Amino acid sequence: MEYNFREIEKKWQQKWVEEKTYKVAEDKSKPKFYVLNMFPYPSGAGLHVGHPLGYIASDIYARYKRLQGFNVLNPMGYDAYGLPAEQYAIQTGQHPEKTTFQNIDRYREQLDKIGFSFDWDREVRTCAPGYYKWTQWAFQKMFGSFFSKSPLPTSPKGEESHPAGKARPIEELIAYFEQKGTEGLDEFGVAQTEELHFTAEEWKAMNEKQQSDVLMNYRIAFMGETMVNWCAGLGTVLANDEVVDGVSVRGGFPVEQKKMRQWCLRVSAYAQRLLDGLETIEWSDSIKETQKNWIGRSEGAEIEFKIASPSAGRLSPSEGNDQEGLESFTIFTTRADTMFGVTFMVLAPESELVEKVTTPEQKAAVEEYIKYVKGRTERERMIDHKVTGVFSGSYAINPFTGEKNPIWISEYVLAGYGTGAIMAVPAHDSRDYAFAKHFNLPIIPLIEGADISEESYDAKEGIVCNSPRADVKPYIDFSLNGLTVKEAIAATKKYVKEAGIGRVKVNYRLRDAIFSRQRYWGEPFPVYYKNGIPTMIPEECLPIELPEVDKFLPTETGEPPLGNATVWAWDEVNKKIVENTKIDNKTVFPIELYTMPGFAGSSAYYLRYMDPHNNEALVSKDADEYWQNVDLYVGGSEHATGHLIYSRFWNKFLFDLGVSCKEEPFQKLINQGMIQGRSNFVYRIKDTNTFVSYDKKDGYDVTPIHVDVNIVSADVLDVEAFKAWRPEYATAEFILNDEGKYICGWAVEKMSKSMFNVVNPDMIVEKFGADTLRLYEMFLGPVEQSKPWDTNGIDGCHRFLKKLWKFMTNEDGTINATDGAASKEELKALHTLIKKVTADIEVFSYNTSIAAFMVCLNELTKLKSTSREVKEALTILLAPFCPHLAEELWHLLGHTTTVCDAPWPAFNEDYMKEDSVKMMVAFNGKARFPLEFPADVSKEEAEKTALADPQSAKWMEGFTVAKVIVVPGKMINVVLKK
RNA sequence: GCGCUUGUGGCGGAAUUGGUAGACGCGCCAGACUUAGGAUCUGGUAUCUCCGAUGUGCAGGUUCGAGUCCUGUCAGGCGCACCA
Repeated sequence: MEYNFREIEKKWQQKWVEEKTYKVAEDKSKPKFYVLNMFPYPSGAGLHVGHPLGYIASDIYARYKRLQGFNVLNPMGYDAYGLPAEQYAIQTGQHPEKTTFQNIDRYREQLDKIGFSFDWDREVRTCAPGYYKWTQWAFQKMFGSFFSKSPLPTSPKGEESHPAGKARPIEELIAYFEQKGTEGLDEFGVAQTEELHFTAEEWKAMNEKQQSDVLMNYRIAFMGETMVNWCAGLGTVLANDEVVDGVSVRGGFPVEQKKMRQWCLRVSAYAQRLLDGLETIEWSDSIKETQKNWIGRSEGAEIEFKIASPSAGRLSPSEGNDQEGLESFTIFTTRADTMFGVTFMVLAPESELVEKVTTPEQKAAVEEYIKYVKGRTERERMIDHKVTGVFSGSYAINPFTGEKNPIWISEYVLAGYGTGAIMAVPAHDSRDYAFAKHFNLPIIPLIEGADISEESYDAKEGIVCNSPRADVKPYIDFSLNGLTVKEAIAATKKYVKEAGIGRVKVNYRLRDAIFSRQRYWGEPFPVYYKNGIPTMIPEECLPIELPEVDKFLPTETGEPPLGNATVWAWDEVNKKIVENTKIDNKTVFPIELYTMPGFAGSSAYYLRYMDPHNNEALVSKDADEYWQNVDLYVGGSEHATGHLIYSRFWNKFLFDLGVSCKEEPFQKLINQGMIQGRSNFVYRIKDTNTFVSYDKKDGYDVTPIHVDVNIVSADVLDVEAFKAWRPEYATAEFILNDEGKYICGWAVEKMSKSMFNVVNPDMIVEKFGADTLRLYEMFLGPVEQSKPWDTNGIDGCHRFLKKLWKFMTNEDGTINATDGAASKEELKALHTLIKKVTADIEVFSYNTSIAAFMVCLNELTKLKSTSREVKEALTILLAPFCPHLAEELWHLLGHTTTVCDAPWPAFNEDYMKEDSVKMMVAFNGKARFPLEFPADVSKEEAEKTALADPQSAKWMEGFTVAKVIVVPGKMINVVLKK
């Protein structure tokens, strides 16, 4: 009987559903294993063959772990909020929920055909109120928290402290303000937007609104006025990673900088913990490196520079340090060692210092420059790094040399990093160098032997000189000359700190995340505005459900789409949502119109899978303690600086709250590669409707045209199908090659509808079966590598399964197995496979596992093996890869239980032992011939036999033996010399 | 510019601690069975001047022996990018 994959797969997929084969529950008698895929956004296009790649890889691992006796959690769900559904709603008026649910159904249908071991009882959808209740809840908790390095005096005694700081209830900070204002707050390392100063009395004198504003400076979820990426085309704010080259990733609309009121998350407070955590998790170096870059920690110093009065020349020490009335400003540098090489200062154009330092004479020039900078879009600034700037008219005093350095204003200094002001050392910074050359400012080299005639010497290597310079009378009693750069940095930091002119400082590039969007299809904020003060809706009233609107566009007055909702006001007394008409700003107030961004719902979904139906908590203590965190997370590397940062942050916050027992959510991460499309082309001869085969096209003037890959097989075009494909090709004529075939050209491109290269998994499943698809996707190459989809090789995998079926069964479809003992050869072939597959699955080397299956099957077929023992083991080994076929074989072998719970075969070394062993005999490292020895031959014996062999004599002619190296089981190397 | 990563047949890709480079599959060639083959089976398939030599992007080095280790260099992919 033929291998009837359609029947087999249908039968077992039904059985799995009926018997809930993949349902899991906490089971303390078994070790747990948590496998997770990044959940998909259900787009209208459905799944293509690239999507299941990661799912198959993780499913194999999940099934393998289950066979090894683990209690495996392998859930799936949908990241259901998103822009495409909303865009579609705007165009068609269809509610995004409707299209989203349709897409989900389609995804589910496609997923079910591939035979995954997902526990669908645990499915989550980010747009379900029961789910986003906990997204809202977490936001409220962040609103009610601040972050500090160490506990405040007002924190509960004996509180466990985190070395890099943690979130604490905002009430502790309020209590501190009541006692001391902001005095001494510094030493606890409280994360804040800007440094505020007020006394306890001033705090108490503030009204409610003022206090609310102050607290926003510290809350982890806070409201701030920030420069945002405003995309008018989408009517919303975008995150930095949603903008590329000044246009939106989705839609390609221009994006501009705009100051807006926004909800933000203080992700930056967790920068150090996000960095430290990377050391504890098993992620690829490249992803870790990307995150390190993104967090961008740099150690340096903040140093204070006084602003000189215009008349002052080089100042004496007493003048420099004591002049009254002189203002100062602070710069940030990682090169404290270059203090003696500063020749000018630069402020960011946006810096509030600009106004203070601009002299009346320079006012016009500065204003003009600021105007110019404002006119430049982010995009222009990104693409060309023009050297521009203007002199402010003022000077700053170098606290080391006492020299006056002109203060310039230039767009190459960023307001958002460090202090928005720098000291310029043109000799050792390429940007300062370019600026100095352009404006003809002095350049002082500080490193021995550094050639700075053409470019700056940026490396932090070498011996320091000119610090101070020999021709200048020292201003302070301090020299760096003769030290290495590293020593000089340390020495300068020490001096700066002791002299009280600055401090050691660590800066991070990581910015706070903007957490609000002006869209409809997202989680609403559980916030209302009580006389302008953002106020949380009581926790027991969550979730605040997304209201109905009649239009998904912003309102005519430019408010977000929720402005169209008519039932969207909070009744504080009755604790419920009521009609907008009832707003009186006494007991009924307007609710926030913004919604949350895409990453809100995807930041803690892994916790929800542990306990998806719990209405009392995000996750119960029991479930969290049992499942802990994700052992294996599989998904694309494109989320390196988005989801994978946000969810780590989110989890760390929940850890601080005691909700999650693990600080890192994803212990091991595998990034599956992208499956690219393999497009096919036909070649139309210019101005005709004649198409010429790829191998005949030279000599014609042709235009390549994308052709649907589904009517091409092994690069041969189905000519009839092509004529039927498009009306304009109905009359097409062809110049075929010598074999009478039309050969198409091909190229590797992104898999997309517009290139007609989308290959749908359903079609592959229909033609070859899910087991073949699973096998083939894994056989294509390493999971982590990107590769083009090429259907051409799939026959090989399908053939293997057909051969396997033939090997396992008789003509009538019954199992071909006998109970007698297996032969030595059979057991050897089997145990070679067990060893290989077990080792390979552990390291996700599925392609080599599959190769081993093919070799083993060949071997067993040659041996005409009928041993039941061997066939049972083979079936179990196959189960992670081809679950349907394995179930069928397991059933035919007479089992009534599922193969999923069979024990993974144990490897037995004894079967691998050989009677004899072949070793290569080599001369001077060149292998020449094999010699056979008893398996337990000693080194000495092997050496003696090899040298005595007649063939050796031939190679040793004219040489003497210098030494003999015996690698047991492999090689005997005879080292010769003349 | 900085960081990460990858270079092996016609193609996708194998190769524990350095130990017969090219497993396995595709493709191709030959043969068998067939009315037929996009079915099945068997054998072959790195290159060359083919008893022999050369071969893992290139140039060196360490070693009895290097795809693997070291130094330099070139090319592709990805990420960050005026971050002081």
